[in-house]
Amino acid sequence: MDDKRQMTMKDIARELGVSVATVSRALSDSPSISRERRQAIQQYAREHNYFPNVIAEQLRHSRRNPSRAIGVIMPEMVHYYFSSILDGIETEASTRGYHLIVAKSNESYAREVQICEAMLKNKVCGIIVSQAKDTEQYDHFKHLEAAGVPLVFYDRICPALNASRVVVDDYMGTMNAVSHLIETGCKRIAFFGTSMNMIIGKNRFNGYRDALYEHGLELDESLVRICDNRADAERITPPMMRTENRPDAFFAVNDETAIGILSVVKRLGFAVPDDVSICGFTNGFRATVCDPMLTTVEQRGSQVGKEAADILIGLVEGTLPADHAEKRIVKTRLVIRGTTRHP
Amino acid sequence: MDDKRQMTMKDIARELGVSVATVSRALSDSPSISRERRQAIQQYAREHNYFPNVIAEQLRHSRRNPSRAIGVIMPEMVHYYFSSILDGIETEASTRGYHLIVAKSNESYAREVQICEAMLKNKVCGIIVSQAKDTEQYDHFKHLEAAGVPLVFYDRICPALNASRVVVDDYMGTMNAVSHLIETGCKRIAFFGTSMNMIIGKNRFNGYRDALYEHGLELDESLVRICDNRADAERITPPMMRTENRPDAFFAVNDETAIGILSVVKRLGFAVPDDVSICGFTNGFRATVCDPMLTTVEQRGSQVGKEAADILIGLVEGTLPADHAEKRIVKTRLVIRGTTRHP
DNA sequence: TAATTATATGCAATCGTTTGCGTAATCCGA
DNA sequence: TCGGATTACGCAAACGATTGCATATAATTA
Repeated sequence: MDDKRQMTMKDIARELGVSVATVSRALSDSPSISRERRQAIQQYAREHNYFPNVIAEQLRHSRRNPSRAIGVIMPEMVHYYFSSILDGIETEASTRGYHLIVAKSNESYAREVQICEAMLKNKVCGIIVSQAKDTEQYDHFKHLEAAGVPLVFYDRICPALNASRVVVDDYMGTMNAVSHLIETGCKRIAFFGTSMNMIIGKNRFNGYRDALYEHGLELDESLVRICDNRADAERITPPMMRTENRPDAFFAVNDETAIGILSVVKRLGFAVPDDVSICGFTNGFRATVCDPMLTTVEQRGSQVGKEAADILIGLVEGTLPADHAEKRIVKTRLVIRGTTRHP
Repeated sequence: MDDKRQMTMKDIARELGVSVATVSRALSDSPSISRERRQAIQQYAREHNYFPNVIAEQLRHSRRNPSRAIGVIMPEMVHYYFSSILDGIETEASTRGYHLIVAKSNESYAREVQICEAMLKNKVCGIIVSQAKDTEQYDHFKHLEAAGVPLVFYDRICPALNASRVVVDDYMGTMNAVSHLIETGCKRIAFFGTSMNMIIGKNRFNGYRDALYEHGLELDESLVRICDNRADAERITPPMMRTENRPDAFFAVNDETAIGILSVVKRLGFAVPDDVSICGFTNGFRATVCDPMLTTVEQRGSQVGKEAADILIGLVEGTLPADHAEKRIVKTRLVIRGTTRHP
């Protein structure tokens, strides 16, 4: 059993009767140290399994080299899309020799600010972040940029900052999905989206609108609702289904909402997809659990994560110019299952 | 816009014409510095938003003080139970002033070893870990312990190490669930579990067996199967349902498997729960998505995470004796929904 | 007024590495 | 045998903070 204290270069130096500088050079294979000494030192180090103290290394290099820690801020953790993204970030970061410091904001602005400070103190080399819902001031992000810490946004983008970002192709994703509904015979397609002042909400709505236009259908405002969770969906849907001119399809902004619609529509006695078609957005766990299984737009969270990490590392390593905001769009994919008719 | 280089005590000292030592003492509110100087220095620091370099602080204190970084190793990330646990760890750690370095092993032994080394190098103060499936050697864990890095296991426990751990009460959870099935009229209850050489598998099986005994039912070996995923469940279930003496209930080791059973049983034309009752284990997202909703044992991942973090921090801070292995069991809770009859 | 004590500050070592520079020792050719 | 190049190493100053100890000044006491 080793002693608790880690072995240092000083120990090696003392033991082998050389200076610390020599040990340092020998371990980094400097040719200015004679072959025999170098090997002796390396062997000794190996046998006593010495390894360098990163803290000291970092301190020495703090002027030039950034650390290899990437900060990741998520609004919540128990969430299919976010954990996919984290997975993607981890994959990309670890293969490129970086590690992750992960924190969740709980959708709280105050906590988000705290986290940013803590990460700055802990010398992360950059931060990948999705904003908390109630964040409306951006000084904490600006401070980070001023301190030279690159920022990459995903999912929820900071509108006030021209920062690097990666988002999914909400517009095309929705357009394809709605086109699919139309092409399988649906005429009155309801749209359950988020508030239009979120970029994501607007893009999806535009995709919906344009798909209708392209197919020569009119947009009926009464079919467009703000609704992005199951409870609301279960409340809003029944009255719509009881109207004279009921929808024959629903496009929902996420799988959860789609599931809500599905469950309530079935309860009302409609057949899915024969009476009503339903399409979601995410393609998470839920999509294959409901009955029938959900047709949905795959959001490819892990790809989003990978791209975000790739951008950040590029920024850190200088492959990407620090002043340029890299913006990437991850393509979505329509996964057709049982809640829509087949073409 | 600030310069990129962070301000240091030296800068403050130069600017105010005092020594670095004085700045250090003033900022830590030492009474040995005169009130005026102290305030002047503090004000200057505040105005130029100086903050200490943790790297340097850590180096200075490395002998006595551990870092405040907790390493977390997960076999995978996109998984309800694991992300709940991560959520719990984050919550507990962040409120107690620690941050998380998260890595995933991808169920690979080699990667797990790498991660342990990297975390040791990065001076985490301790590690919370669930073993990869193919880990059968434990030297990397032993090295960590030898180096004085406390370890806390969750979910998948290292059998060869007498380390601290937190697990859910698989035995009672299963026992209660099976009792519920019996008390709602089921007589022939199938058990879909994992391999018996995993502790978790054995405990759940024992709970099943003892629930049967306590209610005077016999254990029928033909109803006990090894099956812990949806695909297998969909393959194994139909033949069972076609036998003369078909089961009238299923207990599955996780929700995913239960969903597989549910979907196939419905397809075969049985009514759930009237013909067949089904109970799962996890209570993840899936449980409320299927139709009918799944009766299941809630695993309380976030509680597991909190307990794990609590133990680790106790170990690090010395509240818990370093040589003692703290073992905690998180109670489960039966959530009765639509796949079983009501009592 | 001289001696004593408090008060406020600086010096310098330390944490573990890295690295520019200086310098013995060795080697080479003439 | 001597001057110059080469080789192989050590010294010491960083990196940014902390802290035991010494000390200069000021305040107190006899």
